Amino acid sequence: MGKARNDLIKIGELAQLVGVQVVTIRYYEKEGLLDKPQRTPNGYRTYRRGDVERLRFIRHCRDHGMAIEDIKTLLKLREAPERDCMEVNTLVDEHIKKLEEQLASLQALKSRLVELRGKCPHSGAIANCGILRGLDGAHCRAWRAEEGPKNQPAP
Amino acid sequence: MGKARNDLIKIGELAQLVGVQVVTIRYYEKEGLLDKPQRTPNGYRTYRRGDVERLRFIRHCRDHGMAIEDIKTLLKLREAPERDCMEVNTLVDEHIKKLEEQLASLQALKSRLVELRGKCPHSGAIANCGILRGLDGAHCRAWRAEEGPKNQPAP
DNA sequence: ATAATGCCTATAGTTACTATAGAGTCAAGG
DNA sequence: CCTTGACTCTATAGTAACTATAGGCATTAT
Repeated sequence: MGKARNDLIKIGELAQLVGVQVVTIRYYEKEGLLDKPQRTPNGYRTYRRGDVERLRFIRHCRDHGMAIEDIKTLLKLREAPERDCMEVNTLVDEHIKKLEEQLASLQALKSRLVELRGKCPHSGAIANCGILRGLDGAHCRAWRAEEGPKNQPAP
Repeated sequence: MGKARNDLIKIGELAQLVGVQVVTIRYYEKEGLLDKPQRTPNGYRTYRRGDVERLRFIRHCRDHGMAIEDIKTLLKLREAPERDCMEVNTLVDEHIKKLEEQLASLQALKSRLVELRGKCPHSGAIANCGILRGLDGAHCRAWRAEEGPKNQPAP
């Protein structure tokens, strides 16, 4: 048989196992999602099984679009197995609601933009471009700025 | 009649007219979306009609989720009325495609999360929580990290 | 006269990373 | 033994589109 596999792995191996970048692991550590790991005498971080699973959990949450702060909460809850899981439910419900709002907003955006795009189906001079005229606001009825500035992050 | 209204307005009035915050206007100026305006002797910015429309155009674009850089392009195109509007079409088409991708991704996220949520419909101990177990990855078949780290911004 | 606005600049914070610079550690090859 | 390359470390800055804060004039209202 080959040499017995040591349970301690370095950051690069952990990264590979879970499929994240090395820097991302250090970032999660700094943010308090991962505990400070033990170090080898030369200062290298060493991880073990539990860390792999914890990181995997974090990644799954991120893959579902959860914010770091929410994941922190989930991690804490996970460590209190005796508590009621209502809080988990609530957090997930809230996240689903957020996703639904984003979806609705994006859908509206897209519809409006597709409509606008229809105003300029063929080539022609910019001076006559229905899209730009639409964006000028002259043709925007339901999209007046008076609704107030709700600034969204860029796509 | 009342006193003749001066066409020059200050930044606060412009902000109010278009429905953005004052700081946002200064930000757009710094980013080159708005030209540097004239100043009163005391250093206050002064704007006029054209600025109101330009800012309105910018806000409409942002309301449609366009990135500042894209808006810059549109503004430049707008100032060349003799050119062909193909570029406008292309830009808008690309933006629509981006929106569609986002929509698809969010929709997938939501479905998965709703499914997960279904695993824990009632209260109970966290130790038995189907959601947390689902996020552990044991129950995640199609969501393995091996797909590679495609890091998305937070919601 | 003074207080409340409004305006100015400059800087830092937000989110979840990514990129860069500069340097130490380790295994293998020449 | 030395070098090359891969890996690790820290610290800092950059990303997008703002928001928030601090500190300081100018104007307006009381």
